Parts: sequence; structure tokens; C-alpha cells
Amino acid sequence: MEPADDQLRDLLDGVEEALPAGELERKVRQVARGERPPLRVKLGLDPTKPDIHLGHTVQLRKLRDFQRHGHTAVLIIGGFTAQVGDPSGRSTTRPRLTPAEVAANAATYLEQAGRVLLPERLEVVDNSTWLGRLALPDVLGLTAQMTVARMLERSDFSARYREGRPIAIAEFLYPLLQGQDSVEVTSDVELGGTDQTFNLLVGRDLQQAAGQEPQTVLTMPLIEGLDGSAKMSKTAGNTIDVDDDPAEMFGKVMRIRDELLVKYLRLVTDVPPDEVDRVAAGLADGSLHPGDQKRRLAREIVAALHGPGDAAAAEERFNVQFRDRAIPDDVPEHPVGDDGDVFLPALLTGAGLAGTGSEARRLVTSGGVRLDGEVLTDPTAQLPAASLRGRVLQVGRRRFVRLT
RNA sequence: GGUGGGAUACCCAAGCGGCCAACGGGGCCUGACUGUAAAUCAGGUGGCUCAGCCUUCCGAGGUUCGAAUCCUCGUCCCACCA
Repeated sequence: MEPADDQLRDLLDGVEEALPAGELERKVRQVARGERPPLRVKLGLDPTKPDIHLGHTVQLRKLRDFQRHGHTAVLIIGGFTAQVGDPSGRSTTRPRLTPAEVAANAATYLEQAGRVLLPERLEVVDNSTWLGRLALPDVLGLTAQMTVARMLERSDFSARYREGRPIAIAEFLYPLLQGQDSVEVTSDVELGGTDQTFNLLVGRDLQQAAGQEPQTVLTMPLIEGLDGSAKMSKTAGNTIDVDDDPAEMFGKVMRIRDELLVKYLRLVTDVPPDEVDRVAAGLADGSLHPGDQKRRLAREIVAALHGPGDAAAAEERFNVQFRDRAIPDDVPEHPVGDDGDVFLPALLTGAGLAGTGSEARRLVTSGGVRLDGEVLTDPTAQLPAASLRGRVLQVGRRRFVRLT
């Protein structure tokens, strides 16, 4: 184990809050002195949606930091808790998922989380293995540890309560279940987003009641999504998904707001902290151009999740499509008939470039449809099928189809 | 359990018998500008081979020449009281 100071600087980089203050330092030093085994660091992911996005990777990356320093990552797939629904930060009750949906999501989560985590010093467990076996007396025992008043101290609950929106009793149970996970895996540290603080602290209480040393709580900042305002979430539809293909991922990163650049650089890339500080200063005094730095960010992110080769290819494609405003060469194909005329709105909907004929007409009317770069103006054009073969139909700046 | 109020397009929200495919805002889409950033500006945002037609305003009936608007029943939501 390396010197504890270096390790601590690394582990605390980007961390929003470490509770209680100084506890992580103490634990890490104990490990460094050989007074205790490597730390067991817990991160829970509820497979409520099919894909992991960049927001999740903030925590996964932190978990990997611990792995790199010799600690053990305990990744909990919340097969059971996903069906309860985490109320954190929610203004409404989450829709409940079926076990089948949860199982399907869990499979993709594991694969996607694996792109960030190291394969060694990794434990993966599904909390339905123990939570699913709790009997009513066990559940009552858990609920006895928490008071309604404490639950209502949470801003998300109190806001909902005040505004008369429903809070399901199952939602009160959620933090207790998450805390029970900590008892089951005897975690020394638990990671989570800042909106998880309450849940993470409940784990401490339950561990103490079970005679365990309570876990240290480490919260990571939430990152904003593509729209720049809300936190990144599937519900808001503003995610950059781990599973996005390289070109799409590169393009999405280029679309984030400038204000988020430094935060992303710090939280979702391997760029060293000192370097991030240097970039931040350069952007502030105008010596660095945001466009260049965003390119770099996009390269870093795509390279980390797909590979350097894919990152270079994605950037090249980006240059062609947006800098040169040319037509990329790997566009999907759509067959046109052999003979007769093709009605333009039908062609657009058939190729998936418009949802309805009406929408297609509107797109043409507003000048958003191009054929080989040439703007089409007649919304009801009848085009000879033979003349379309091999040409590229385009809607807006991003959607292309090659007619064959 | 009682008494009031409400359900309008993706979201919020006007409309309260014809001028309503339905004001306004948000979001989203397209265009201009640009660094596929932000900000700004313009247009669009139910369907349909579209100067027209068709289907919409929680659901089912009804009144009327005519209903999102009035009546009846049903469903769901909210507030106050218990």
C-alpha cells in the first residue's frame, strides 16, 4: 500500500462531502499501517432503467479509484430496491417495476458498469438475495429504528407532504432497506450522489444497531445533463449513455454547455486534478478556447468508454459532419422503389426521418430537408424513384439516409 | 365518512353555447447566427397526397340547428372537516 497521503488526495478528489469529517482519513491510515484489511466500499445501483449514463459513472469512477488503491468494490445491484423505488429527489412516487423488467435491466447494468470498474477486487451482489427473504418481524424491526419525524426532515418528503402530494409508505421503507444492505455487506464506506446523503446516513445507524462499525459516507456531485439545467436522468431525457455509440457520444458531449466543461473534465475523465485546474484557469482568463477544450473532453470520454481508436474516428466524423458540413459516409440506407414517382412526405416517413406525413410537410416547408445538400422546397413533390438512387436525404443537421 | 373544487394537446394553463384544431408560457422541431455551446431572432408543433377534409378537450349517455363549454351517470384527483 502506498503512502496514505497520496492515496487520500486521490480518493477525495471531486468528492462533495465525506461524513463524518476525518473518518475516511482515519480508516485509510489504519489500512496503510496494516491495522485493518482493505476497505469494503459499497455502491448501490437500482436497475430501474435499461442504461447507465455518465451521471452514474461519476460514482463508478470513484469506486474504481478505491479499487486502484487496493480496496474492495462492493457493487450492489438493487434487484429488490428497484421494485420499491428510491424517493430521493423525487417530487412524485416512482412507478413500480416488474421483476422481469428489473432482471433485464440488471443484466445490461452489469455489462455497462464493467466498462468503468476493474475486474479485480470486485464483488457484485443482488440485494434481493437477502431483502427478498426478510420476514415481517424483520421488517418491523427495521422500521422501529426510524421515526416519521426524521423521515419528514428530508426536503423531498417534506416538500411533497406540504404540497399534499402522495408519499407511499413503501417509500419510507426505502432508506431502511438500503441501510440493511450496508449491514449485509459490512461496508466501510458507501458512495452515492449528494441526493443520497440521507439514505447513506441511515446505513450508519443500522450498522451501529447491528454492532458494526458504521460506514463512512462519501457523496459525489450530481452532473447536469444535456439541457444544462436538471440533473442527468433518464426521466429528464438529457443523458449521455454509456452505451451510446462513439459518434453519438462525441456529438452529445460537444453539445453540453460551456459552464459544465470543467465539472465534466473533473468528474468523468482521467485528466489529473492539477491539469483540470490549469484548464479552468485558462478558460477563465480567455487563453484557452472552450471549443477546443470541449473537443478534448469529448475525446477523453469516448476513449474511456469505447477506446482511443473509436474516439479518433468519432472526432473525424464530427469534423466532416459539422465543421465541414459535409455528408458522412457511413449513413444508414433506405431503399426506394424501382419505378414511378415517390411522394416526398411518404419518403421522409418511410425512411424514419419524420414521424408523420404532416410533420414531413412542415419540415420541408421550413427548409429543413435536403437532397445531396440541396434544400427541397416543395412539400408535395413527386420525385422519380430512379433519380433518387444513391443520393442522400437529410433532415436538419444530424439525420441522414442514403437512398438505394 | 361529510362538504366543496377540479380533470383541456408532451408539461403548465386559458376558454365557460357558435368567431375553437382550441389564447399564453415551457419544452421540443426547423431555419439564421455560431464553436452542433450559450444568448438572440424567425417560423412551426393532432391526422390526412392538405386552398379542403377527418378525429380531439377524463369516460358513457343526453339537451340543442350547433357543446371543450349546459344536464345526468360513472371514474380519478385535490382542499377543508371528521
